[in-house]
Amino acid sequence: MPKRLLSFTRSVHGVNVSAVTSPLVWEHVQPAAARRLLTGAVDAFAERGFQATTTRDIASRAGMSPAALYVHYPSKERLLFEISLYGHNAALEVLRSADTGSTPTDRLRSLVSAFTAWHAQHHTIARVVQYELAALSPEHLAEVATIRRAISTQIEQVLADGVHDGSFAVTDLPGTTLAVLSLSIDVARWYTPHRGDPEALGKLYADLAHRMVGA
Amino acid sequence: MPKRLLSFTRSVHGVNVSAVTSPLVWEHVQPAAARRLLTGAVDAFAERGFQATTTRDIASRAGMSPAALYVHYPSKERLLFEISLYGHNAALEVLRSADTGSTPTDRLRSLVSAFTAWHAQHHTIARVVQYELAALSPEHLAEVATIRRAISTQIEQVLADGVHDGSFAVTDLPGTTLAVLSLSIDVARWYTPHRGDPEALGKLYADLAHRMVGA
DNA sequence: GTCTATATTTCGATAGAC
DNA sequence: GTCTATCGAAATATAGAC
Repeated sequence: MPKRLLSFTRSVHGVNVSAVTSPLVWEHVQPAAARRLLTGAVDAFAERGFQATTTRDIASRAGMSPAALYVHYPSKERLLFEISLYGHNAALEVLRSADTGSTPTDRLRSLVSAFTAWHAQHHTIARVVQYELAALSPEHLAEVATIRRAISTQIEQVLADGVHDGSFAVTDLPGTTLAVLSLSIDVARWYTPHRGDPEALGKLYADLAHRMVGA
Repeated sequence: MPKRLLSFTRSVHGVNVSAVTSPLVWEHVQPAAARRLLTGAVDAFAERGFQATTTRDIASRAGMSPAALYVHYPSKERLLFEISLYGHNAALEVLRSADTGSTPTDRLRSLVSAFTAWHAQHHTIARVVQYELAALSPEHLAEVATIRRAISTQIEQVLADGVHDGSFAVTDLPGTTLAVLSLSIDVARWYTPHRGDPEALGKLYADLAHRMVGA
């Protein structure tokens, strides 16, 4: 089995990903056979959902027999958890790396732009992250839930700072935080490469979020 | 088998629905056994997804044996299609009924408020509508896709009218249309009754959409 | 129209050879 | 570490009695 992902330092923002998950994103997963199984699982889970994906399908995409999967992962759910944990950490890291501006307005624009572009660029991973939570075991779900709270807090803090210094006119802080997050997250549902450049979409959504907070 | 839903005249906007789908929404499905199967399927599909739901689970929620399901529906997929078709028609009807204002601003606020509140109020049905499209047969998917285009057009027309008369400042019309729709649709993913009143959420989202179009 | 019983297929996961 | 072969469970859907 590949090593568990406990730390996450490499930024994945901007890495090119086609309709099929690029192995570049999963370079740290070793050996190569484990990585092929994982990228096959990402594509299959994103296309058909966890429950509709068979271990035979995953193994087939990796060019292996069904039994070989279990040399690298103890179960189908564990494969999902590895993807979900890495994806959540990647999304959080994108936000933290983007929180750089000197004003709440600059910070919000940067956060929304990066978070949105990530969901477009990595829409296959993002689909698994956002729509397959119910298939995780209770213990694994609890682990990714802590990362999800950190993601939400990252947005909420910028909005709170902007309300405090008068940059933003927001009356319902939790509701507006959820709405801003929600707008970016839903990109994973509908995005396909033919719908445009992820960076351009990020800029549009930064504009929209900027307007949403009354600036 | 229950009669196919070819017409849709009864507004369901504002009908009360608890965590378990209210039979009130499905009064037109006859006989009662077919309706119990359908509401059980809505709840099961919304909770676990189509693929993770077994025909035994649906029949059990209806208080029947697994075999009894096939007297009323020829397959599990047909049950999904009936729900999806009705749900899409309901969402479209909610939009059409809400497009009443005399100015683009009033119309947009009314549309977003009603569409958002519907996704909150009927979040179990809405989850099936928005997240189980991939489980439909190609023919059935094509049928609901025409309704989805009508839903999108309803929003886009109001935005176009507002741009034309100077009410709205929108440069990317398709992108902003998708974003406004997307914001309401994602409510189905996260909404639970403890998150607040659907009508209040509708008003908040009307404010946010109003700001998004630069008004 | 609902039941019990079951046909048939396919699933996740394992055993054991190499 | 990958294979072939297969186990045991569970799935959708059907048959036939009542």
